[in-house]
Amino acid sequence: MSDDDEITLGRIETEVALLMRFGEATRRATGTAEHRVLDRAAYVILRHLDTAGPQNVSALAARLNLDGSTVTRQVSALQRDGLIVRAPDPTDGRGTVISPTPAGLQRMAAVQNARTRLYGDMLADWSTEDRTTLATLLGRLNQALVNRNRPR
Amino acid sequence: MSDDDEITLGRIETEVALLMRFGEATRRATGTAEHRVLDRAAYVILRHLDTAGPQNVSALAARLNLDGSTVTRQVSALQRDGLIVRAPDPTDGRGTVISPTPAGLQRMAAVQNARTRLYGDMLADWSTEDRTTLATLLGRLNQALVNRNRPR
DNA sequence: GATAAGTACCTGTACGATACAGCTATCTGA
DNA sequence: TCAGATAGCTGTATCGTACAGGTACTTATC
Repeated sequence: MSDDDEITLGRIETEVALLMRFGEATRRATGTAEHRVLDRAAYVILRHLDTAGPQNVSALAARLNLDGSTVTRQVSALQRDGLIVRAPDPTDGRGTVISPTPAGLQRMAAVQNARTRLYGDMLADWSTEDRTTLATLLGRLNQALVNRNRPR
Repeated sequence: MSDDDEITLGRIETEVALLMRFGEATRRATGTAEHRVLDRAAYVILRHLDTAGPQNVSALAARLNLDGSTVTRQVSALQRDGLIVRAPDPTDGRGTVISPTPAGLQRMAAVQNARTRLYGDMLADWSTEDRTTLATLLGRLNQALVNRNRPR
């Protein structure tokens, strides 16, 4: 590996670490404040239910890299708030199928819109190409992460 | 905002959310495992001390977007492990200057190298241009985040 | 220079997110 | 049919964090 490559990798490492820290802080600030609409895992659970359809706890846990017990508790909280419903899995007596409620989807969409607007504000002076490139490269980075965690 | 822009922003939002989740999981997995070398905040504290020089708790807290009490505890843990030293601030009797020890810098560098290598593995099939572009765009994204949080 | 207001740090306490271990109910393959 | 696997839940522990309050020190005002 050349020195230049080393430097670039170091920059990526730094920027990702920074991004994680900012994201944490932002989530904390906006989550604790006026909204308290959706905590971190609740949002990703609802998103995943929306895009990938109703599914059981184990599938969610595997997809989100979380322990089953964690998802159980998150789902219980979501159910308490009326954002998801549990139904017995008709094909497997052990399973429980989690589906989002209209209220849950609406709540998720509201958070999603707020975040999208936030990015729109922050990236207001970016060119269309730069935005597209960022989205693409982040997608590839995530894919690389997935491949590393689940090499097949 | 055009529909295309909206879609791109949505993609960015999605990818950042994914990245945060993967990063969490990765940190958890590598942190709990063989190493237990440095938890999240300890690593960023040591990094910051390395790049920005010795400084007091308040400065660290402000820079890391953390509560002062949180940094106090992190610093105490780092001191217990011999990775930093506390010294009275000669210019302010209330203050305490935190400096990394050689052991602390070494530990930090080891983690940093491991992470950099990890990125090198993951991005092995990326072109040099793509890597550089990712580093640059992530840097600009973080800058945009900073500007939003601390508008001046 | 006395005193009020501000600041730096620490400690007590609480909470949220998570993991692991163990439990019960159910399923599946030999 | 039954032994082992799996799905989900609950108990418990840990970690990172915030907020509130205390103490020691500093700075500004008169």
